[in-house]
Amino acid sequence: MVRRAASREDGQRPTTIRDVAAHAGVSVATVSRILSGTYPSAPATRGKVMRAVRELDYVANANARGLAGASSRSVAIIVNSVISPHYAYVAQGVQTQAALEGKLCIVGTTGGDPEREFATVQLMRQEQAECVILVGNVVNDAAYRERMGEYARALALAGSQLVLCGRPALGPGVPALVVEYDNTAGAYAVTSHLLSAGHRRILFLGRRDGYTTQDSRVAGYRGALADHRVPHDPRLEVEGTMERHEGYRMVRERLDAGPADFTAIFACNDLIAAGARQALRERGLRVPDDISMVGFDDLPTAADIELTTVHVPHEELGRTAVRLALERRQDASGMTGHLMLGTHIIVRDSVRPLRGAGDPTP
Amino acid sequence: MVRRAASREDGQRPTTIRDVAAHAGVSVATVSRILSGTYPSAPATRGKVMRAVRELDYVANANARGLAGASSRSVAIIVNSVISPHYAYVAQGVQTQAALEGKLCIVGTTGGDPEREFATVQLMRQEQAECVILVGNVVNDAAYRERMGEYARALALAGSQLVLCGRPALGPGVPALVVEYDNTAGAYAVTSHLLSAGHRRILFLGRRDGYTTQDSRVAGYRGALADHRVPHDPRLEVEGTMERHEGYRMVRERLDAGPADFTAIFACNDLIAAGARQALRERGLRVPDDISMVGFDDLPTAADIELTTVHVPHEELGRTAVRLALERRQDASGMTGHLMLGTHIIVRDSVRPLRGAGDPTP
DNA sequence: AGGAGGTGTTTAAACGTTTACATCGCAGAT
DNA sequence: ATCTGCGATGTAAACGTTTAAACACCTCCT
Repeated sequence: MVRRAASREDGQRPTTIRDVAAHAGVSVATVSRILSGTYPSAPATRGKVMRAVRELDYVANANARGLAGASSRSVAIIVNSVISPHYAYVAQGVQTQAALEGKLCIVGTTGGDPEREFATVQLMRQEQAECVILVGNVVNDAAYRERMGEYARALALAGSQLVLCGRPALGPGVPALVVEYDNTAGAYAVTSHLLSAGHRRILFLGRRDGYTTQDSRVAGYRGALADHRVPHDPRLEVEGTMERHEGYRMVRERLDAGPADFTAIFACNDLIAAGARQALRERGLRVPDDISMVGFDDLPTAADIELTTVHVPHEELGRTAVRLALERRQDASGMTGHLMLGTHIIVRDSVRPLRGAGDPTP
Repeated sequence: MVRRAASREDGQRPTTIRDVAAHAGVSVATVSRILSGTYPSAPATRGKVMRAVRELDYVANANARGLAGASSRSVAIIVNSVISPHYAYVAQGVQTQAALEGKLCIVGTTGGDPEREFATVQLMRQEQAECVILVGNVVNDAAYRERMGEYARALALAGSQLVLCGRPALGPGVPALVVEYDNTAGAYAVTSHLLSAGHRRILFLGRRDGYTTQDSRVAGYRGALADHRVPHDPRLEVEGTMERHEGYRMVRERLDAGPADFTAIFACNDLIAAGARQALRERGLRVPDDISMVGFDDLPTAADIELTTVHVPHEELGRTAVRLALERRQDASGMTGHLMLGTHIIVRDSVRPLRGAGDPTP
């Protein structure tokens, strides 16, 4: 009691379960049991305890609770950035489902840096998170998979569960859940949409080799071209990241280099599309009158600019990740699993048939 | 040791500081000291311990650490929703600054429901958060202030700190920090901008009495009208929440009721503006050719639709909230304080002088 | 030679819960 | 009247850290 007396002389200390017990005239065990609810108790005692709790304004100490082995812990989500709408939606889904299951949600951001991602996963392991949800685009080479695989095992050992959300699996035998959506199919669909309108020279904005999301989308783009027997011109694939200003830059640089050598644009996501559209307008080009355009993600911005795009079930992705992780932990049936959610095209007003096109959908 | 043996038979248990100590041949105290870094130690011992940590892949248990009284804890942020861009930006700021200070960030959402907000604050108190940041729009009546004031006191007692971010103070004597931005001045500026262009009938979209943000903005709007000697017509103030679809609804209903009786629109935020713009377009009205429009918040959507708006330092708001809270806690100088950040108008292409207007800025 | 003053390390007492096990009444069966 | 069984409560041992206080050792001074 030495330390307590010393450290408490300055002011009041927060009420503990002991204070409640004393105030209610019962033992701490009884208070604990009544508060956790999962135990029979006499109504009279229950009333006394509840009154004491109210009168003392007691709230339990989550640290102590966690330490002593109470099950309910927290759900961790790790994203590149919170302001990118796609991540925001997934985070919203995670947070909603977590709240529903009575857990709270802790968030980490990486800025897209794998090193920070690793560090954040460690942090979440410290924090005893019940599951760790890793969201989105990342460079996914062998070294990364190997290392993240080890982290997954370490988490499993600590009773936690790694979930990959919107990115491919790490490899066989790695104890991680995967909740994906179909990037390639979406990109295929929306590229076909352009091709059916007669477009042949379609600029792809936002290629970035090695990054999972962008690789899958460029694959869908190429697949559609191939199936429509349109020769693949690598010069039409412009490299860039998935931000608005990159879309602006890519189109700007392209138009600075010479007149438009394309009739349509496939933007790797809607943000790029928005930026690209602005650059086009500054050069007097209108969407869809002069240039057709499609995007990906179906963010609110797409509605603003009347953009035909691919709908992604962002929020469902997040909710499913949490739900799956928690139910897997309950029955402890193997800790791997793979779920692929569907995507579908949303047609708005950003594509016009190419004048004099010969091939309006066979 | 009974429980341990029983509960551990199924598999390996996570490594504890004791394992590390044993493996390195020192005591747990030494390991703890070396890991926390804030203590002298012999390089040889340090090496042994670090090697043991690496070999065993040890990470400390945050619950135990928190219980035992280590200082570094977490920062809590409570917002209406994560997908609303304004909140997302503030959250990003909070998360950034928290990471910078070596703390992690736990997020709660309320969906705008005061009851859920209270519950979430309690949750954060349980979690021993170092500070609790409450963000944004809320109905701020006497009952609310009274109750939240008590929560603030409870937090203070537990060594935590309540921060109100982007909303007004609770009252004198309540131990809470306030970090605001100037809603009224911003609304005044942007309304004046419309008035200077000759507009007299300005539709205000998104009035909602009792809600802090909306009240301040409508006050700025009215103030500007008064100063320009334009009679105030309550029929021009349309009620609604601050979402995109509400902007759409409000304009839609207005135009359904009869021809436009306004020449300009002040949307309470950019999301409303985006929705309103869409409704206008569906009725063949163009911004700015037919109707002038201004918004508030300077979200990315505003750039897309070329909207003149008020810039709000969202991220700085979040960063400042964290910074202030943590430094206040250090020197423990009174736990109240008030900071007002500035806003400024961003002129884009959504306002045209009114034809035949007599008053093009004196 | 006998401290004094540093280092570096260990010992052990907290921190605030949960929960296995022990205990205590008390009703109903024998 | 005694035993059985059960429901309600109490006792005390964890949980994995931090940290004050004690301790051991070494060097330097007088």
